[in-house]
Amino acid sequence: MSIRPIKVLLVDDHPLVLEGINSVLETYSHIEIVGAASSVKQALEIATQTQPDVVMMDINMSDINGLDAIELFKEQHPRARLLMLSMHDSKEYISTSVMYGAFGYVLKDVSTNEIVSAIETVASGETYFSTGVSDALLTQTNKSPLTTREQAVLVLVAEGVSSRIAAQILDISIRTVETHRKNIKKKLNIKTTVGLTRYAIENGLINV
Amino acid sequence: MSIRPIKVLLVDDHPLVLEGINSVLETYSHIEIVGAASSVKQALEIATQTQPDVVMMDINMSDINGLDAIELFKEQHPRARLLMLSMHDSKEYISTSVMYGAFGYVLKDVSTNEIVSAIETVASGETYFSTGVSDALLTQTNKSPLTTREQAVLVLVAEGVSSRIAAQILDISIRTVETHRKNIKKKLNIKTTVGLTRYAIENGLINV
DNA sequence: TACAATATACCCATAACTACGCAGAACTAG
DNA sequence: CTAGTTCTGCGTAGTTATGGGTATATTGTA
Repeated sequence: MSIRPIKVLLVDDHPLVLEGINSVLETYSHIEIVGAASSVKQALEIATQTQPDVVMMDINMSDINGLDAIELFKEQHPRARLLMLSMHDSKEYISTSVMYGAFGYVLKDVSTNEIVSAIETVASGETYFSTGVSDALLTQTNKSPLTTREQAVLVLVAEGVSSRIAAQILDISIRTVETHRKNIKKKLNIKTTVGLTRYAIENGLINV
Repeated sequence: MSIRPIKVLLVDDHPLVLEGINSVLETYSHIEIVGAASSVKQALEIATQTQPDVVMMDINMSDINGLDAIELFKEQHPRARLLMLSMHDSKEYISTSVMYGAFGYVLKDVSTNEIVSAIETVASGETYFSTGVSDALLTQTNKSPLTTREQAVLVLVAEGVSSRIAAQILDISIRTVETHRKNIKKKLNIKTTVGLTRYAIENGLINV
């Protein structure tokens, strides 16, 4: 714990969640909330002014998607540690977000105290993952994740695009799209298109 | 505004949201939070003990789905006014939930002050819908909602069950299931099965 | 360079879904 | 009881998806 308080920037488009985090954190003197943003763009601006140590951000922001948001922060504010907040236990998304440079991943249904631990840990330079998340990561590591192309196909499928149209969009043969679909299902052990859709939603690959 | 404070029971499985609402409401002396539950079952128990005037509940609870939860409350606590909280602007769900007996519908991204107005309005016996919701209702009123049977089919479809299996489950002909699917799509103006799945998830008909 | 992984593409048979339309039975409200 | 809605069921034809393989560029990297 350093002499000066940990400067935290909150980013979430749900005022009630912001209010909740605020309310939890304001009782701690070693944590200072330097700002609250309801969009990624706004968050980037506030970060420029306030130079936060930790940015606590919802992965489901409406203006910019989670992974892109991480990238933007890494570019523009490399010193800020990113702590991602999520509604879901987004298995695959977690490892991806770590690769993108997130320092931690917390589920929104964690106990309020855990938020404090997460912020302290991330501020100290270590990584933090809430309980459910660690399990997800562990069970995930030995399973091969989807390739970039497969993810692209999955997103289209989950958006309701038929294989034929997806092929047009990606400018590949419909056969290829079908092969990808086949491989994705095999990897994820999912049998139906509906299952793919739900998987994509759960893992934040598309916005509901 | 009555002499005694409005007794409010909060139901949400996200501690941060509970904390947020709590934090907003605790500054108002005419509103008293008599309990906070993280599941519908727990909420029903607390309601028995505390007899709340208003129950403010997330439509996406993990133990019991939104519509069933409304029904349970209407049965067991008919005097409590239900104010539903939702992440999404769930078009049809809104009118359905009203039919089921909800007194109001508020989006989670509303300003914190609006929560107070909503509670006051609902407590007085009137209905309350936040801005985005009213629009959705207006554009919806002339469209017929899904029938009970259609909803049943939709749920099965969205769970990834094939028409053939759904027919077995409902003990009807596969033709009938197909007809229902056809009519559902027509009513909702949705073209693909994936669209139906997403619709069901958005509207809390199934749990992700 | 050579191996592994990835992305690409095709074939075939079967299963499932889609889109039209039509219509009787059962239930509900006035 | 009548009218309207809902639930039920069928036909036909066409489209799409599934689950088996197989196979060839390309790419990354050890």
